[in-house]
Amino acid sequence: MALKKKTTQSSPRKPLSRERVLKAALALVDKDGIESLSMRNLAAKLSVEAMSLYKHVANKDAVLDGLVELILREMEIPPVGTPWREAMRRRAWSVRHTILRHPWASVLIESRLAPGEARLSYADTVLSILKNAGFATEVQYRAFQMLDSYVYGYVLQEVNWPTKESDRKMLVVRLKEFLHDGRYPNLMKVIEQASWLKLAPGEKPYDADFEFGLQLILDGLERLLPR
Amino acid sequence: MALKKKTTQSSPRKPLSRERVLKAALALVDKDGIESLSMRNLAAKLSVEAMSLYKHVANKDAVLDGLVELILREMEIPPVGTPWREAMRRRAWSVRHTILRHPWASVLIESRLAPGEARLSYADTVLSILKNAGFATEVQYRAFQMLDSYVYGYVLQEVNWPTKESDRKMLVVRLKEFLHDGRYPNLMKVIEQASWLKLAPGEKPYDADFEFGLQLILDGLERLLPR
DNA sequence: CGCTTAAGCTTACGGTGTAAGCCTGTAAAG
DNA sequence: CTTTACAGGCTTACACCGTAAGCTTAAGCG
Repeated sequence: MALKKKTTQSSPRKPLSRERVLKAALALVDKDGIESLSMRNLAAKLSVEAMSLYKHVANKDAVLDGLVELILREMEIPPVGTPWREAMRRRAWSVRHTILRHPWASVLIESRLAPGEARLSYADTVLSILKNAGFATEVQYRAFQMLDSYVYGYVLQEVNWPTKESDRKMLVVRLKEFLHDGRYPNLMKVIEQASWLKLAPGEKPYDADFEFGLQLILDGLERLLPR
Repeated sequence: MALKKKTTQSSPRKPLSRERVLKAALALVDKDGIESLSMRNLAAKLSVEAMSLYKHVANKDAVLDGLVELILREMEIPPVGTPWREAMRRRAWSVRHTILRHPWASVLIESRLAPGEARLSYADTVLSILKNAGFATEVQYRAFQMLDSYVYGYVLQEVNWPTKESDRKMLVVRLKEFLHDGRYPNLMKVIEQASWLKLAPGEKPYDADFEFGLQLILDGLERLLPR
């Protein structure tokens, strides 16, 4: 019965580790939001005292760095052979989906530069795909940067938008009565026609708007290809 | 001598006010960074106790909202008659410069939706300019959103990049020795040729890269104009 | 003058990150 | 087998945070 010797069997007590700490942090933050991540809370989740965490993690900032690293690893890096347009598109959607799965991560990721292995390796892969596609060296860098800017910028806003259809309709109603006297008529008209108010069946709210900008950028990049 | 009556003349003691609190907060944050903004710190800056602030401001979150509002007001809104390309470009650069002037603001602005009068009025103006330019209604919304995504996304990264030339060179050196064994060759090559390493006299570091993406987007939008 | 009331102050509470040091079970060394 | 070292947990403590509750003072007004 006893795996090794005694283990007192009262409680399994798996030993702590950086890995386990970060996993628990991720679970905690996904469930209760980033503002509920405190060293004491996190420790409690692991049935341990706060200061014990410091044996496996330098400080809270290191926990945040670890979280970012976990999230970055969730993002798909298309294999090197992939045609550049498809590769860029898949990457963009993967970033977006990953962040929407962990909305708290949006601010975190960009606020700490922390290159980190994941980011470097990602950058190198993307650049190699662009190079193979025939882009000039300085265009590779800029295309990479530009796509990331757009994607992160878009998603950063998106995480604050209403996800439930009822909330979306309510927002329009409230805006309408706020602007009852015809202030901001352009804004009003545009909102009424916003694509996220009339979704095709099965369509998710802000997908189309995201894709629009993405394709516009990819089109623009394609024109920069020699010939 | 006495302006009104007594004033005890020992200390002028201008009365507190929401306005004064926010101005002081802005000054504090610009000087010592966002992490040094605490109610006690802020109060001290005004020669006052922390709890006194709450007579003019609901709570710390309201202070942050106020800061965002101040920053948004610093951004230029081109007048309605402006040709659309110039208007969009000026707006983009104004956003970028404003945020670079207050780097702490980048995270703050996007993290709190808080439409706020400034944002609404800005949106309406931009949309009207796009409408007058002849863009279809649903394109107006998307063009607006896309530009903002790109600009905020770009600047959000930029605030973390090295500003001093020496730091920039050092970064390349450190990266080089980190990748000594030829890992990530594409990354290495691209970095060596990055535009911010060979600046024309008077040129600021990341201007060209920003403009590149901006023009690419504007070009793409222009193609969407009927005819 | 006296009253009302707003503006500033004091105190206090429950939270935070983390420095310093203790305690104990396990594993290596003799 | 015994002794020792130490890793991995715990306890205590400190300085700071946002802010609730209530007190004090000063200004404005009849």
